[in-house]
Amino acid sequence: MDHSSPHTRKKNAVTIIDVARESGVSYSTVSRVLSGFEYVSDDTRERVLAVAKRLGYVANLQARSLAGGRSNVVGVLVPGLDNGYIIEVTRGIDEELNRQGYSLMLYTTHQQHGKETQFVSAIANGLCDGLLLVVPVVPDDYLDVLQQRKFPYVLVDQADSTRRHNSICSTNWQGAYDATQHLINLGHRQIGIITGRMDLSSGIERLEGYKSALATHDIALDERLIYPGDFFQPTGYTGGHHLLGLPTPPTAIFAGNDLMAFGVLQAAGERGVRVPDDLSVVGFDDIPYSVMMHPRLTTVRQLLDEMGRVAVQMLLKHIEQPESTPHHITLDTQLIVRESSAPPRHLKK
Amino acid sequence: MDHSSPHTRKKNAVTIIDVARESGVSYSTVSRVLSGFEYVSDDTRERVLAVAKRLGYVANLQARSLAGGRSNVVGVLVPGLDNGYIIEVTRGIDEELNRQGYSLMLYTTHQQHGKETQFVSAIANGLCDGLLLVVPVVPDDYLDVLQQRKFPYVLVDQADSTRRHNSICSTNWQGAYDATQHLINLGHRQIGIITGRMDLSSGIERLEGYKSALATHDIALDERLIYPGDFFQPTGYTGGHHLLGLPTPPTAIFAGNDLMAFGVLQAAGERGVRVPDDLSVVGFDDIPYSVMMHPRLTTVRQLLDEMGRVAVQMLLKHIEQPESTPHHITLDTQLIVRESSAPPRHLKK
DNA sequence: ATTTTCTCTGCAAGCGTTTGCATCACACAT
DNA sequence: ATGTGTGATGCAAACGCTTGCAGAGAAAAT
Repeated sequence: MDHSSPHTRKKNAVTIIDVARESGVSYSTVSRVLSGFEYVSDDTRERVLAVAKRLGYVANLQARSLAGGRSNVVGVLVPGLDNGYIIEVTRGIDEELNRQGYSLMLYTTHQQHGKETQFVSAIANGLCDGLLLVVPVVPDDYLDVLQQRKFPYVLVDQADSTRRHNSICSTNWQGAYDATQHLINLGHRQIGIITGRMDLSSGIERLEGYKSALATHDIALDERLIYPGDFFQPTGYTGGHHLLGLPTPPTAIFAGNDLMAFGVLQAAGERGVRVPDDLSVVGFDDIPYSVMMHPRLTTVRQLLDEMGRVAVQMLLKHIEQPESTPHHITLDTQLIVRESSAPPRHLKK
Repeated sequence: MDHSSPHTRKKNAVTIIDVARESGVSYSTVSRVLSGFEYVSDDTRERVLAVAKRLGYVANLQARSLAGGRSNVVGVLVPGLDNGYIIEVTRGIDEELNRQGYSLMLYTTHQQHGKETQFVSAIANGLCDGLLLVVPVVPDDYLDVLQQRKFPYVLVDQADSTRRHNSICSTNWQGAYDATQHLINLGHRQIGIITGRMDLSSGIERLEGYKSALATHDIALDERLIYPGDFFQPTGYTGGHHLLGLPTPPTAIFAGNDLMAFGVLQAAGERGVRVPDDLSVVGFDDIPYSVMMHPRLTTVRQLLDEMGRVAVQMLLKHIEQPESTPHHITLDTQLIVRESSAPPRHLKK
């Protein structure tokens, strides 16, 4: 009838006090050995560390961060786990965090804007030492709160024109330019594009890169060849069908990202349009599945995991020195030519 | 010269005491309103809640769980983020956790067995209220620790023959049986298999299902058609090449999971073996990319995200009632027939 | 009218850390 | 010998919360 006490799970835990008792010093000394590493004599340090190890002591995170120390937890805010691109970045983040002895708290916004609660919690909670914002768009007032609280954070894959924040992103403009130029060099003149979300800097910049490449090569911009997308596969699919269904369909399509390129591939397949014979397709991101497609996808490689890793490094640096001025890093993209792009039909014979 | 005090970030935080002062009750009453919901008069509760809302109060997790309450954090232990299957499960977990007002702490083992530290931390830390183990193999002694500490946990996608643990998995045997039978019914007799990791119950069961289906239909087992895999794409690729390079190659290949099936598709493509004309391929999992492949992959659908969701529900139930006896849930699989499987060549004409 | 029971509230003791301050011993310069 | 600085240590006060215990009324039972 009678159940266990509410504190059941508290048992067994080795605390700093146990270590102190066992090694014959005060618990504050133990604390200093474990975190501060200052003003402790060498033999005391060694003795304490030995005991801690022997007892299997593991610091209690809540206590530590409650008392004002580090929790060694970093919060990662992502829109959702339904996107290869996000996964890749997160993978890089995770790896680096691991390497540096940090834990990862995952907050997903699920595209619901009301989910900012999570965000607030993340900082108000005080659980995290810092925040990695991989979400497409962050309301300015939230960033203001972060700044004002001097809470360390890094914007990942967001062009921060104001240079007010720590941020990292890729050369989206250049990548799109390269991709488009690649198609032009192959001989294509009718080049369609399925854009990314136009409320995101990456979406905008990629479209601009596309336009610039056309302009540089004196190809008139045809608005009908621009299909507005959202970075998700289904849009690539419908967009592909739409473009291929035009009176004079494009001979090449540049998709704003790989996922949408996959959709184009699928639409082409259904219409009996052969890639790359009848249609060239180029993507953006180079997520792992790009190379598994048939034909393997020509795309613009972003070092997504690298982006995650570097973001972590920036963040940790910022955690060390909260007063340091914001940095911005841009990662180069690279055109990866595979089998989904080729010269247009009329040039082949 | 002089830097900010170490406690800089502590400012601004609204504590339970502020709420208490503002609403004219003691802080313990506030605490009871916020977490206990017991023995508080209706109007006190309302008043406190109103004030809390107005002040934008958010409970401090560390303090709460330090003091013995719930942290509303669940730890999720995964091998890594490089696997569509894991992603899907995690996605389900994440969604359900979100819905239930929990946060997700992600621990990746990165296949390094030394990474059990993470594991120990997760519980010793006391940060998490419970643990979801999505990792392929968990040493028994760890599970013993969990049991002994009465720490809530659920094994995800692990056949727990002992029924000692809370666990959830799919009908791996049946799924493999169905897949193989599907190929047999199409007329295939030479059916190759690329197995999963044989130290995992899912790998073993799928192989058994394959064998049983063959036996039921009086097809002799040919050991040469069994290629040992590991659930990753490259192995599917090499396995595909290997099987297709045999003197009498199989007319169909059942891959232990979709990722390996993708590898087979790629190998077939390189060899000029056409799918499904010359070779039928069936996968397992039905990760989102399966439908993006060309040809679209016939596979055994596991409700991976559902598995994650249900796992969360089991865990939360167990957190509520730590003394409850372990449950086990099995989720049905479903054969999804798409274009990568067809009757063998010789039957077609 | 008195006792018992019950609902509600407050007090205070922790939870396991970090860290400012005080203390102490020792060496060094005076 | 006395003073001064310095490295090493300990004490105790937070950090923000939960919860056992006790007390205060009010309602119910005697």
